[in-house]
Amino acid sequence: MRTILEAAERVFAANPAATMEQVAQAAGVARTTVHRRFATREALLEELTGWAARQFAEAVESARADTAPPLVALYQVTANVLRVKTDWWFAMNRTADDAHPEAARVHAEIRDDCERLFRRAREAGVLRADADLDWTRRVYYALIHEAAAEAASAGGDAEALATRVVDTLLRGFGSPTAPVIA
Amino acid sequence: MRTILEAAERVFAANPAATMEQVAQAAGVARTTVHRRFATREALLEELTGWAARQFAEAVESARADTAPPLVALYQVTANVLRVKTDWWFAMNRTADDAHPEAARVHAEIRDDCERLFRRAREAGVLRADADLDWTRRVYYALIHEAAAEAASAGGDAEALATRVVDTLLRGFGSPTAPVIA
DNA sequence: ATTACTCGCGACACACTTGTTGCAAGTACT
DNA sequence: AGTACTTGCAACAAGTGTGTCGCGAGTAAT
Repeated sequence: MRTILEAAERVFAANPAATMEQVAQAAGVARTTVHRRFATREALLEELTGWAARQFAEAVESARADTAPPLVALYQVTANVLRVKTDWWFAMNRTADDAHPEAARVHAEIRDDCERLFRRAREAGVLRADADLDWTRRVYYALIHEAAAEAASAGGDAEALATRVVDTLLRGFGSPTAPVIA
Repeated sequence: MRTILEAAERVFAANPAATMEQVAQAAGVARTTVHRRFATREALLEELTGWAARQFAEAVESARADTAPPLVALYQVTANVLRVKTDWWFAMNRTADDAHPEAARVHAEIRDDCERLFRRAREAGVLRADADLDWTRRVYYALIHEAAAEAASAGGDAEALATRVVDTLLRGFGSPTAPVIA
């Protein structure tokens, strides 16, 4: 059952339109066995997103984002999430297309955590005072997404990638000597 | 025919697994009429990606990325691409899953253009000397992706979004007063 | 050995999508 | 009016994925 979920993750990551047959084959079981655990394909998908959401929540929670200094928390959260996201790439990218109340709730809570963290970071002077926190969060998500993609293909440990993500988020790529906006 | 492509774009953007029936309905024609223009579903997808690739190439080309000053070129390219990408969201995100040689070639050329532009920017001091150009490019793509998503949902003109993308790419969100990496 | 449980396998019905064809109606052009 | 072209419509065949069922084999516990 855990085996099936992991197989489903692998298969769907490679091809979101994969069939139950392919999932079963990847799990090393018969298709009917998959149906024994998950009545419908939809149920399998739901269980997958629920599982990933729980892993996601745990990754964020264990980073103590609310108590640690903002910069430390940011780094910890990033590293933890990257570790989970490289293994549950497909399931964790299923946020928009949900009729899954639990996963939606979890994602919303994490979103709030993220916003709180950014607010603290701004007050601590880590983020600029004029930073648009919503745009900041979306860029942060996108950076994690990109870093996880690299980890999934080229490898690389979560710590190093997290460092790069945080560094990019805070400094960007521009030279500090050359002012920018026209 | 143009009508069908535009309808397909809209429908597939909402649901990549949409059927020919749904596309036809969105285009206001019968399903058989769609098949008259595009023999198979695959042919429709190919035409869509080819069309988007051409729009993409034109958007980049018209920005004169090779001759204008790096910062100006970066801004121009960003704005132009954003304009196209808000209208051809689905088709332009079909880069990986290609057996489409023309589109793959176009995307590869644009990738080279982007790399050249970044190289010039680095030599001009716009980008830091130690910037990893590949990671820079991927972040840049991700920022455009995110900005286009916002434009598609919340609106907002391409110029303002381009400014924000370039600003984020170069400066990030961190305060210049607080040094960052532990 | 008997019982209970799980799994693989083959089979089936069902629904859906795709792609094709023939025919009738409509429109534009001469 | 006549011709050429396009479209909608209905119907069809074929393939594919889904979900269900029953049977037989294998395994573990009593």
